[in-house]
Amino acid sequence: MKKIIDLITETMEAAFEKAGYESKYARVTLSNRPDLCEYQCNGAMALAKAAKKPPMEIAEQIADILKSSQDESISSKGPVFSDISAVRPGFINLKLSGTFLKDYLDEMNRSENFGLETMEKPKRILVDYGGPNVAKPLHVGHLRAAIIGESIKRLAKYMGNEVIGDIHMGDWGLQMGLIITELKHREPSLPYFDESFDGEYPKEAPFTISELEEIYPCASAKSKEDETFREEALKATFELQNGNRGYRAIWDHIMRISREDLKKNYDNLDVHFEWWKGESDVQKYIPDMVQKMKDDGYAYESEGAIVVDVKEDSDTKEIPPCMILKSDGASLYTTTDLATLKERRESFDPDQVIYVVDKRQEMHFVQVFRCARKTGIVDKDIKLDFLGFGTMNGKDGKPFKTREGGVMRLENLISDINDEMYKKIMENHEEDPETAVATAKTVGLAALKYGDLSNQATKDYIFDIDKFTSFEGNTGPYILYTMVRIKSILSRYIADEGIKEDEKAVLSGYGLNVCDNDAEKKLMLELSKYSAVIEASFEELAPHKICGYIYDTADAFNHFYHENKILSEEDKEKRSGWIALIRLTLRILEQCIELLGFSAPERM
RNA sequence: GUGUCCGUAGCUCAGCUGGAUAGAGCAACGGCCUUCUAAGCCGUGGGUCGGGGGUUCGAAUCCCUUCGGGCACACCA
Repeated sequence: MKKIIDLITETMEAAFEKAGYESKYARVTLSNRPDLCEYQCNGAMALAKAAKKPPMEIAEQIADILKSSQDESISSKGPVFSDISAVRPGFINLKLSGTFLKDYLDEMNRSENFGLETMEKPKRILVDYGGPNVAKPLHVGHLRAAIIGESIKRLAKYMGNEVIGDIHMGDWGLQMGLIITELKHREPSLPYFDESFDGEYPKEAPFTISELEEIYPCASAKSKEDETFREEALKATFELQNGNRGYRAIWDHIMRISREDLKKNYDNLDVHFEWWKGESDVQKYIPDMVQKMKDDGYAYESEGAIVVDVKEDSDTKEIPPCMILKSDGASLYTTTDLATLKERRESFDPDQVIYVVDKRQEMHFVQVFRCARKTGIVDKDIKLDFLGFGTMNGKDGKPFKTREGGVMRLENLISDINDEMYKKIMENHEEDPETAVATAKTVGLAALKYGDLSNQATKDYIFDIDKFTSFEGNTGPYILYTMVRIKSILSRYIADEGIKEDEKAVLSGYGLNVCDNDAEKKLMLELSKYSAVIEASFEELAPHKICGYIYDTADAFNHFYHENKILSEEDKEKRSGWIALIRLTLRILEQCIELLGFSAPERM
């Protein structure tokens, strides 16, 4: 199903061609003066010079053609516009006819995905949006990647692509050596440290997740002060990577426990990964990969390290070479990311990889992408996207911290929000505590995600718990409240009408009304933009556009709701048309928030 | 220093492939609940779109310049 703006543009193009002008001038846009019109075309002004005619003359000419061609087509499909006017200095202002809009929305209502045209050629897309380190708790820094990445992934899938989300854990390297070393100091008698031990290691880990989370920072701090400790940790890392049996067993414990904990935390955010891979999975690719880079003449030695040049002529600044191996011969994160690309190409062969990562890492990814293309790790036609997101700041504009100034753990943040939500629900009206807890969780997640996603991903933003959990204004709770209202009307209607059979089938048989008031039309116009919004937010990797759209839609609905008494409407036909309208509104809002990664409760 | 992003109402943000009077929300003030959830709706006040120059019939939007801020600049990830 075509986008409504395209249908309008086609009509306009036909008019321009009929008048003998190039159709490229016929671009139609949403009106920026809703008081005057709904859509507008500014082409007459752009064309004036080339056509050597006053813009107003052109606009009038086009308007006349549009009007007369509408009259001709009235018998078949009905007019597209209810109002076409040329306005000084050369705007062509358009209003859509009620029947055109009704027909369009009826078709949306019947169509799968509301008539959204999914990808003609579905792509294989991999979204990399996790990046947690094992043995370290998730903190607020992981929040944006999770929220934005999950939304991008859902959007990409919804557009018809084959999509995989990869958590890409930081599960290799010095941090592991640090933990092992610290553990060895604390409990040297464990069998893992007994080189002569050749039996089976215990199934139970010698630590819990919270102990693990305490061990790591402790070890990390030690390594900064104590050189011998650091040496020891480096050695342990090396041994782990080279197959020390006991260390490997500890690593397995760490991984199992961490993964379990991570999964629990991500589940709470309704964030789910198809792949739970990590840096450790790609280590085996590194030696051959580096060798090949050397053999192919891309990698060379510089200041003791192995590097690949990634400068390009068009650069406006110096791009340092991409380091593949450190001067001590060890790999580093660039190496791992390159190897990961190699692994992904072999196992999934993606057409596009989207990295949802802190924007401070942009330079690193520029280097990785260039190096991967140059050395043939990925094909030229694969699309590598870096979606860098900004920092989540506190009210003071500085990176978000706890009151004590420490790093805020994700689970604490979530429970703070849920508590706040619960409090507000109980303040508002009586509710049994159990239901209120469940509702608070649903609404809290919406508050958190909407608060994040309604900001442009690439910008820093202020995380304000009071603002996000507020029920007023452009917030998640406001959106949900609107949806709950619609649900409430629909269920009352079903009860009042005594609809017993498959209510969904009955309601979806209703057609919309030809709008007869401004509030109704405004809502219909909003709904009709659906496909364009979804498409744009996918193409631009911009979920905040969906937020803007659902806010406008919720606003239009609430306005409509106050202007029209739906259930007490006496005209049965009109009433069912309105039911169809609000049901479509609800379904669209539901789909949108699903794409954003949250859902609505039944009541709130 | 080089590069990059940003600077829009008191606050938080949209708008940026150029268009007509720059929009929301919060905060402030004033209205609307015997009728579908008032967590709502309606209204009022509030702006040199950081400054300056340029391109254009037309600039918050494009270009240059300047001021202010964030961030990044090979052996941490």
